[in-house]
Order: sequence, then structure tokens, then C-alpha cells
Amino acid sequence: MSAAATPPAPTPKGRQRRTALLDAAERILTSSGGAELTMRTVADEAGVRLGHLQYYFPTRTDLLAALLDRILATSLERVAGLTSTAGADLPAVLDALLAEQQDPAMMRLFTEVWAMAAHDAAAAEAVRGFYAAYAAHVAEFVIGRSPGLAPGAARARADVFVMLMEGSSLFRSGLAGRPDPGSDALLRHTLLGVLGEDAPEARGPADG
Amino acid sequence: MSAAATPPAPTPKGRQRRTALLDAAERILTSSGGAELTMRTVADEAGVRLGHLQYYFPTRTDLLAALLDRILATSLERVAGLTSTAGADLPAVLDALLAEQQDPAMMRLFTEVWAMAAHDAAAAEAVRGFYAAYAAHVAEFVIGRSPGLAPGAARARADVFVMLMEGSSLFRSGLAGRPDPGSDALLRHTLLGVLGEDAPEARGPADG
DNA sequence: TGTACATCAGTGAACGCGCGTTCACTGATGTAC
DNA sequence: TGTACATCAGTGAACGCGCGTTCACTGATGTAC
Repeated sequence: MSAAATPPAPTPKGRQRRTALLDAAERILTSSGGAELTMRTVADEAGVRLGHLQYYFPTRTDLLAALLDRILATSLERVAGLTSTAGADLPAVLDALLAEQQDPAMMRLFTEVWAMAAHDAAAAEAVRGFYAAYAAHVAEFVIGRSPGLAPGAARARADVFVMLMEGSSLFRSGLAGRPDPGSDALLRHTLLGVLGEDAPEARGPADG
Repeated sequence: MSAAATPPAPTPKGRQRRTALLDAAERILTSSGGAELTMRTVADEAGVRLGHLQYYFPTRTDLLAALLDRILATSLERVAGLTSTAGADLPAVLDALLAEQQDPAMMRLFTEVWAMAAHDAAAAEAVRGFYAAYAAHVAEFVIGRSPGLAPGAARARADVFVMLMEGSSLFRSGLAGRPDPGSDALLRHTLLGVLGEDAPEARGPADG
């Protein structure tokens, strides 16, 4: 899916318009879902005519590909920004990552991304690339804090960390479950444990 | 979304036809996605005329609601069957649960379910009910193996277990990542730890 | 500085198509007497 | 056992609509000389 849409004009104005059009598409994807994301609704949302949207994105496929790329790139930048500060306060980094999960808009975006990936090979490849890079950032972060750890072990920890993060987003966003303080505490404890960090308590705060 | 579609005929034949129609709809959802699930494609897949499909499911909304209910009910039955055997070999139960994740069809089904829930309040309620019941089964399982554990603690463990299971399905199915033996080992280790079971090794098999 | 021209940015109308839904209809099956 | 009738099961045609896409077009902006 990457590099599917060739922008007709790499001028400053062209880039700006392109961004505005993708903003509109993202708003629609977030608020209404993929089924409502049509060339017409996006054009309306952006305040341009249908034909003009097609000047930048000739087909709907081009638009979706560009939107997917941008969503994944933006998310990856955020992760990279957070994990690049190796010496940072780990619980604070965790808080920042978890805080994003509670945004229902972000959650809706990712359910759409997963659904796209489930039925489109090119989208799936883009999504796998995203998670590979995400996990690589986390692995680097882990190694930065535990030098000498085998690369394979760091990789495994990063993978499981990402799995748990993605799974928990379903619940913390309210989409598939309801946030719960006790579960959240154990979630944080488990995430720290996976990263190889010892948590304050031995097991879990809610244990009796 | 539950109880939206009133079946016009609860006769044996009617129930059978209804099931066949939902089977067809599920095949389409799995193979092509929600966007391709139209009244016509479902009727074709089931080998009936459009008007006949509408005899059982007057509107597309009715069809989707019934399909969602059935998908969730079926999944819940499977979970209940596995977790009801409290004395069973835990790694075997874990294997069975994890094996299902590798089925891409099941994964596609759930990405569609999540996407539905993200944009439809009734669907979201059904999905939350499903996960609440799923976690309740796991919590009961945990208490069965660790009597005396506080209910809140069991609940938290079940929640985190389900979070990690759902997150890992994204990767083990190949949709969002690629299955990896080292990560799988740590995943199992972490899942057991969350359930309160001590794993064979102290930390993780891939650690050095 | 002015002019010619290419390219960029944006418009508007039309196309064929598949969609969900409506509705009148026919044949099969059950049921009351 | 036979008949009348209601209900169940299934058909077929048509509707209006929104969709992605095509295309000819106009105005704005840059650039070469």
C-alpha cells in the first residue's frame, strides 16, 4: 500500500492541501468509520469539490493508502519520541503510552487499520512494518536499560510488551471493556515485568 | 444490537435456513470483509434470492446484529468449554486458546467485530458483554486453581490475561506481526504468571 | 518590464453500477373442522 | 379422508440513491526569453 499515490505536485501549497485532505479523511474515519469514508464525504469535510480531491488522490485506494501510511508514521514517531529517552522515568513513559490508549478516536483509527490489514495484503504489509519498527524501538529501549541482555531476549520482551499494549488498548479505550483500577495496576505491573523491571510490589497490588 | 432481528418463523426449517444464511454471511465477512457483506453477496453465497434473504433478515442491520451475536456467542462457548475444566492441564488449555489465534479467519472476524463496535453503540455494548463474560470465566478458572484469592485480584488477573490474549492474537495470526518462537515462549510464560501460576523457568526462556 | 506558454489548482457535469429497500406475487406446508 | 384457509417459504421486478470514476473545462501561478 505504501507509495501507491504519487502526489501530482510537491509544491508547498500542494503539500499543504494534501495534508488538509488527509486531515479531513482521518476525521471521517475516526468519527464514522471506513464505510462512510467516501470520496464525496471527504471532499465535503475538506470543503473542496469532488474533482479537486481527485486531483490529489485520483482513486479511493490512493487516498486510503496515503491515509494508512500517515497514521502509522505518526504513531511510530510518537513511540520513537517516548522510547528514545532511555534514561527517562520508566513509569512516566508507561503513563504516556497508556494515556494515549484512552483516546477513543485513536482506538477507532486502529480498529480500522486492523480491519484494512485483515483484507488487504498491501495494508497488512504496512501494518506489520509498523509493529516491527514499534517493537524494535522498545527492544532498543530495553537494551538501553539492561545492557548485556541478549538481543533475542530483548526482542521477545519488546514483542510481548507490544502485544499487551495493543490488547489493553481495546479495554482501556472502553471499546471492548471497561477500564478498571485493579486491572490497570496489574497491567502496569505486568508491563514492567515484561520489560525486565522490578515493580514495587512482589506480585500485584490487588492480591490478597 | 442484540435481539434486533425477530425471526419470522421459529420452525425447525426456519431455524435451519437462518443458520445457513448466517453461515454464508460469516464466510463473506471472513473472506472479504464488512464492506463486501451486502444483502446480494450474502444471498448469492447462500444460494437464495435477495428477497428470500430479506424474509429472514428484513434489513442489513438485522443481519449484522444477528451475525455479531452469533460470533460472540460461539466464541464464548468455546472459552467456557475450555475454562470449565478447572483441574485440566493448564498448559494444554493455554495451547488450545493460543491455537485458535493462529486461524486468520478468526482474526478477520474479530477485526470486523472491533470495527463494528468502534462505530456502533449497540455493537459496542454486545462486545463489552462478551469480554466481561470471557473475563468472568477466566476469573472463575483462576479462583478454582487458587482458592482463597480475593475476587478483585482474580478479576484483575483475568482482565490482564484477556488483554494479553487479544493483543497477541494480532501478532500470532500474522495480521499485525509475524509469529516468533522466542516471543511465544515469553508470551506463555507471562500468561501463566498473570494467572498466578509459576512457570518452569524463573524469568523467560530466551534470557541470557 | 512585458509577453507567451506550460504547468498547477480547482470546477462541474455526467456515466454506469451496485446498493438497501419496497412490494406484489406464487407455491408449499400446516391446521381446523 | 377431504376440503378450506391461514401461514410459511421463496420469487422477481422495480425504486431511488450514493458510489467511484471519467473527462472536458477554467482560472491561477510560475517560468523562459
